[in-house]
Amino acid sequence: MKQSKFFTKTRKEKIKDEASLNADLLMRAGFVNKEMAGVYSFLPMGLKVLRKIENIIREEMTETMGAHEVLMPALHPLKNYEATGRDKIDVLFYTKLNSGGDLVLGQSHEEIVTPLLKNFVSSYKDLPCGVFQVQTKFRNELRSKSGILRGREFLMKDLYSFHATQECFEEYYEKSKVAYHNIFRKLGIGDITFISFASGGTFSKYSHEFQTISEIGEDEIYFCSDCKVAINKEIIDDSPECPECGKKKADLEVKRSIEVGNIFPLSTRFSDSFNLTYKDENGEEKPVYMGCYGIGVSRVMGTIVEIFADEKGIVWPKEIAPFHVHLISFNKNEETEKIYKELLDVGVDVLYDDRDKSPGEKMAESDLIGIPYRMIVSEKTLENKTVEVKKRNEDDVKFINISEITDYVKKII
RNA sequence: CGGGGUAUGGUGUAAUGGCAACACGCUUGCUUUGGGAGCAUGUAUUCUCGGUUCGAGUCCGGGUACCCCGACCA
Repeated sequence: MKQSKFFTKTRKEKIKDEASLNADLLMRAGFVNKEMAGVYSFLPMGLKVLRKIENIIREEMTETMGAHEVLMPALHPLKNYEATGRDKIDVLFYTKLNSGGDLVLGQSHEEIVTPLLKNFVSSYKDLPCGVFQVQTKFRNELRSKSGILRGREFLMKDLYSFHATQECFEEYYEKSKVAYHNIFRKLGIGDITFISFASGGTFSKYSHEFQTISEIGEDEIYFCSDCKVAINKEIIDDSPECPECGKKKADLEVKRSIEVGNIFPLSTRFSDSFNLTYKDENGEEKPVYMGCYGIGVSRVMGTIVEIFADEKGIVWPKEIAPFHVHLISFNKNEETEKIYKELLDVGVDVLYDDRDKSPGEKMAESDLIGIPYRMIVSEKTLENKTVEVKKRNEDDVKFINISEITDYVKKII
């Protein structure tokens, strides 16, 4: 991709009235645009990052969880919420059909997926079953905050599982923990993201969250550094010790964290509301056990910006970076163009800054955008038939012979 | 939803109640090319409704939007 073809631009001034680091950097670098409080457009590079995060999640959902991807609607009939008693929860956006029906915008999809599965599940032979989607959620937050970490409209992966027995559910639930750990590891935040015991809210006695340690997080957790598990502050008084080793509350580390994922046992809470049942081997009708499993895709993106950014800008982990390499020409476009094509030919996702701008501006902008590898072609490097290579998160530079570039990039991507 | 703050060209800021200014950006031209270049040129601004006043960006009231703290948060 040539930067001269971009319709977005970077800004060097801090965004006015924006204390949130992720919002400031993502807007200045041209990844997102704020339309109103808590509502963002994702611009080409922002969308690329979002898609890469999605794909890492999708792969685990499909392969580890054996789940099937669907896309459910954002418009939901209010009567489904009346059936579950959730028609008055305060994050709901209400709207109406012109013909008179009452609707809400989807904030989660239990009220859709449960009746949906009712059309297909009737026998124990139809179970277990997992369906997931990556979809926009709407929550009428009284106050959105922290940039894309807490919006009124955001992208979420939600998986729902259906089982004949509690035991079958539990097995799947345990598998989801493995899948989630895999996902956060692949996203580059595995070593600071921990499973955390939390309340089950209105659904059940307990649930689990995946909390990424960060000072800007809204949550407070009691962390056991031996077992790498935590307890959310909201339930610490009910269970004041590490569930793994029994270490007491006073010996646990209190940390702030961002909830990037959560998993809930739903038991028969929703299958009861919609009468989702199956017939067992004896022809007896029984309720379906359910679980739900969420990951905030856009929130993960914001979290990664917060965690890795430095004073110059964003630092993307290579797994989700919008491009592998940022190729920059210091007014040596003919020579750089050849290198650009060569990189494209071997499958490198490269952003090429071919614009007529000063070196300082190009480098400052490159740091702001945060692509993992920067390659500079200048008069200086061409004298020695090299390009200068620098990693975004390291200070030292090295010079690679132009003839060896292809081999070099194959190793790094 | 309670509390606090802010609103001026595209962006960031300035302006005792008295001619709305500066920088960046953008246009055009020339120069420049290793850390957001230089000269010249053109361009564009007081959130909204009302009030006070000879006169309001500035004071007062309503509204709206945005930011922050808290509450809330399947």
